[in-house]
Amino acid sequence: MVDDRKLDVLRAIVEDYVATEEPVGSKALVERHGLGVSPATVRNDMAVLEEEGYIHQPHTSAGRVPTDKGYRLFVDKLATLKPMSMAERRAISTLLDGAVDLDDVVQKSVRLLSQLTRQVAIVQYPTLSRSTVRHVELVALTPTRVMVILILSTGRVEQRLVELDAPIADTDLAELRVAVNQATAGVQIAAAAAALGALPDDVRPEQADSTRAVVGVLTEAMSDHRSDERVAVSGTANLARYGDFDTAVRPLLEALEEHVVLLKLLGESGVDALTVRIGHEGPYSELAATSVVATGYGPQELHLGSLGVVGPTRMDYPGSMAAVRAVARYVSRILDEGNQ
Amino acid sequence: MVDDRKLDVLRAIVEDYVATEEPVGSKALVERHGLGVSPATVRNDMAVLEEEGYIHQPHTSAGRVPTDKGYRLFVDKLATLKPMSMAERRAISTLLDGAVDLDDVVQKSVRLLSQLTRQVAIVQYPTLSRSTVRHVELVALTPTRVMVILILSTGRVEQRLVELDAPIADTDLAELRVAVNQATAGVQIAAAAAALGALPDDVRPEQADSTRAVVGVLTEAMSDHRSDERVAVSGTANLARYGDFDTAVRPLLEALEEHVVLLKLLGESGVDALTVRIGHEGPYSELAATSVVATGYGPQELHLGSLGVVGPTRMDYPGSMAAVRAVARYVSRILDEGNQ
DNA sequence: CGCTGGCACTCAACTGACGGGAGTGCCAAC
DNA sequence: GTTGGCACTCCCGTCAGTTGAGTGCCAGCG
Repeated sequence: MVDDRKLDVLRAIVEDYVATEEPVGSKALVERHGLGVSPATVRNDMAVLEEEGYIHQPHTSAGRVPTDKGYRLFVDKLATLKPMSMAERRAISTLLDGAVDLDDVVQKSVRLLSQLTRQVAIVQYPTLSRSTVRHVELVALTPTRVMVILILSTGRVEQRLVELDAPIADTDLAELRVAVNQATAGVQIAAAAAALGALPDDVRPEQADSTRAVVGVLTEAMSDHRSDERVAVSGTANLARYGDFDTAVRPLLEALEEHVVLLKLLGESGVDALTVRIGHEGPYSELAATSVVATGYGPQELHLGSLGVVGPTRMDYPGSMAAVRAVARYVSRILDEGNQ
Repeated sequence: MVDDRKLDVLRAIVEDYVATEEPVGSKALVERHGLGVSPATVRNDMAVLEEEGYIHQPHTSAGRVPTDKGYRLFVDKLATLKPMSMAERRAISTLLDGAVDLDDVVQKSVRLLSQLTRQVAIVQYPTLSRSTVRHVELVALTPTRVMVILILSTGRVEQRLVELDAPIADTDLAELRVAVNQATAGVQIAAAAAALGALPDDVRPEQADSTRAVVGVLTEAMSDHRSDERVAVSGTANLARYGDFDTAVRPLLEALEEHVVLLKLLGESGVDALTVRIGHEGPYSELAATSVVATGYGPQELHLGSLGVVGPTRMDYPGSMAAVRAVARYVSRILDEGNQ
């Protein structure tokens, strides 16, 4: 049976262990937290908590360490988000308001998040798939080389170069530009790609070839999910603070190289809610010693991507959760503004 | 006096130490390399090499370790570049030929370089300043919001949003587009920014305001050296292979977060030549245990940026040098092709 | 019935002693 | 100039002894 005081004890254990990185014993516990009971009582409670699987003893006559299950209970029941300080809020908003384009927003947020949490931060670039086409621009660099520029509602800009078999007149290009934009402007990207498919049949026959070329590149760019897989990472150096290099740091460093892995870590967080994945709860057994705090972001209810932090299971959950949520909100707001 | 055989001994010491990560003794040396002399002779040579400062003994009765000065001599006099294998060459060219845009080229090269060298690789994005303007495009998203797109010869695309005080007609915008492109197309970016300055005075008075707004944003984008500071990093996980965490790995991890620091590391390599900076030769005392192998890249003689690898002084110099040079050549070629 | 102080017990971590081994420097001989 | 021999140095792993933090259990108390 786990009553209120035992929960208090668990909370104290988690907090102390996160702070000291060392197994925590009954005596130190009552000293550092005003629990109002004797060490012996705490020991009894700890015995129960251990039996229930919330804490664990590295060896007899050592202090206790929270298990994944213990962290889980801590996060679910005990953690109240640390409110962000006024200074932090201001830092977030001034930094992000100064961002000039999408890349800049992403870079700055990931950096910010890593500094706020002193963890490794990950921000996924907004996915193409959920965004709409704002504009398509065609620029003739030479008569047979056209640069196709695709501007999306999220602020993302994709450009591709098209080589034409035959030169194209400026007026024809203008016509094509109008046609393409009519077909796609404001349309969700998947639908836009579909709409473009019919285009070559609708133009004058002598234009069909060039249209086909442009449309081909454009649909390719639209359905290119390569950019969906892009993430920004920052704060790797924070890993240096952690002790057990082989169990905690090395596997994480390796995972950070694999952006696909990162996306899976972030992505499984489902949609928009702030989620915490602790140790073995995640999809990779090598990362059994690392936790993920992540959330989706995007204007209103639209989920454009995810961001979060990863670190050893022994991390400051309340602080990380608050920072992740705060940054996600600001990023969402910025993306929304750019979209008006 | 340092004769040929002593140089051989030094080479052998460097190679063995790089391979084994342990101080190397006279006996092991003659066994692993066919030096044709006895350990005792090698010991005499080592005593001289130590006196001259090329190698160093961690403590009496330990093997020898190369000093920075020793590595320097090794690189200058002894290292012949390991030729890339056919498979490696093919891997480089197929990977980089598949790149779709500038971002992609940079990302792929940095990844490639880290895999080839098993080190941390760094690639600087091509600087704006040396490139010329290929095209400027103005797109009216709404009558008072114009997206300005700046396309540079390197393939870089910058976009900015301009809010106008008054609506602008499509015909006026077209006129402005022509004027801007006439002033800047093919011109080096610094000169282009200057040329734009005069533009507001040359247009019809009622257009001056909107022109000023567009030109302002454009010159800002051109003189924005923020993007000059962008670098891509890959292969951090390779650091995990190295032993001495505190001296070698941690400072480097921290430096990797500071892109400015990285640029300085790469950048001081001067212009185009393949340069090797060993330990204390670099600008940062905290990075006394790390070396940099870097080179410039860019089509023909034009220096657009630098790329290279960083790692502990105990690294495979010949291999790294060869890989860095090979990747730089391929990147240069790709950039050149895109530019025709 | 739950809390508490006391007490014996356990076990990692530190300490110091010790021997093995790799490596050196020096010297006499070739 | 090179080599084999030899005494010497010093790191490193091992082992026993000690310390101390922390536990589990139990009897007593409110």
